[in-house]
Amino acid sequence: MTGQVRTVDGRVAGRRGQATRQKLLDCLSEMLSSSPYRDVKVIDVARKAGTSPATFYQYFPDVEGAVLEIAEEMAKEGAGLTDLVAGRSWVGKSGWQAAEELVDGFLGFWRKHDAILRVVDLGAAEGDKRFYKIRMKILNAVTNSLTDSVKELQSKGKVDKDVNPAAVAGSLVAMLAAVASHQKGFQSWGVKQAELKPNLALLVHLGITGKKPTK
Amino acid sequence: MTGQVRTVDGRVAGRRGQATRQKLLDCLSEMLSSSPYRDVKVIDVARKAGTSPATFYQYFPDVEGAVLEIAEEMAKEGAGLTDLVAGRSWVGKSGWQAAEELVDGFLGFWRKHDAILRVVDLGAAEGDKRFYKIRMKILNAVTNSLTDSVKELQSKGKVDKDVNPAAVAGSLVAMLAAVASHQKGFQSWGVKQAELKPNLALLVHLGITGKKPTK
DNA sequence: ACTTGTCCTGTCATGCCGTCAGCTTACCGA
DNA sequence: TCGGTAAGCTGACGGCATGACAGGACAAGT
Repeated sequence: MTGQVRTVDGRVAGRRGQATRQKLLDCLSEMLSSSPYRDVKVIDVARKAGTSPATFYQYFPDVEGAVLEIAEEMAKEGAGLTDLVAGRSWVGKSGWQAAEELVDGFLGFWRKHDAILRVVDLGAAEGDKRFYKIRMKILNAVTNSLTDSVKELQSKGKVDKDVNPAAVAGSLVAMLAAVASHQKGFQSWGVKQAELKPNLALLVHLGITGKKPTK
Repeated sequence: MTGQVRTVDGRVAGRRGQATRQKLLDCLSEMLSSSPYRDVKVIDVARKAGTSPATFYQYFPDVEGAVLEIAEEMAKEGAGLTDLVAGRSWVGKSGWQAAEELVDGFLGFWRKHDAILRVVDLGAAEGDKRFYKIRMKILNAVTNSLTDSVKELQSKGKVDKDVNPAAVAGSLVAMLAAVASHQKGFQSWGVKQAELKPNLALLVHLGITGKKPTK
């Protein structure tokens, strides 16, 4: 790995360069939160950062390229999500606790990065491998751990043999991601934030263990 | 409801006008399937339809406006999804069958309209109420029916009192939608299409009834 | 053929894109 | 202190998409 930050035309970026680069990324992040992805223009980002469009193009090939940078950064943070699942027990009361903390941590993360995540989601759904890989990186952190948990329960005979651990884990994680993306949507069904979490935890617990939790 | 198709400037569209309008919508649909939403330009759609950009603007305010038309059309078809759930029994073998058919029907629908649905999803996630309403219209068809099913089971004492039917139903539907959007993603976890469906059905059945299915 | 209303397009001003040459700034060795 | 060199930034420009308009082409009825 180089670790060297480079401009589009190959120069290495110094202290000042990295600062403006970061400022552009920050402004882009803000714009993604406040306006539709389709309407985010290079000129707006540049203006917001107090610089010129030409400067933007010195550091990024286009808006998409810059978005990928932000997403990459977030993916690193997302690796920490593993801790929500790794090495947890899914039996008895600690199982319920594990489910609750997973839901809580996951929703929190998604909420914090919702603007960039919905763009990543779109890119992945459109088949762009770069976005797709980033999405995987984040979800794998949780999915792989969950898959292992199911496999373990399966080897002990506590979960049916015909369950595909990866399919179940992946589906549950997809559910968490989807619900997090559309949290507002549940309000129109009369479901409040606070009510949502325990019900999600219930579904996760049911999916992993096949049994109702003991609270 | 008017039912009258109108141009942007208020004229009523005749036979020929409606034809070109529809052609524009079809071409836009195709473009959405083949290129990123962000890169779909009016001029490309017009070119593909063998007409001029000015014609496009006669029928739609912008790309987004046209997308909404397509989405609205799809939402009508989506109302038929209700049949996948309404009036089904969730006990015994028929419960498993209900789960399987729901998964199958839902994934099929999502797959058929994946291009437009991911744009709707994006718009909804970005907080655009128009997209949001369309998404609701489709999901409500299933969610409401599922909610009723859970309520019924609850009233018979077969499901715990502290379960929120709407939250569970909404979460399960969100899961189905998310998995459908990222079906390719599961392949990288070594999960094949055919394996995915029964596992999803299992999760749905578990979520609705709280019990493992009897196949 | 004439009229009427629908339908389409050429054209234009405006604004964003993406690139380049050239200017300014910071760093560094002599 | 003084160039020299590379980093950093921007004005300006051709190219393209946008969105509006007026006017021409077309179909249908008289």
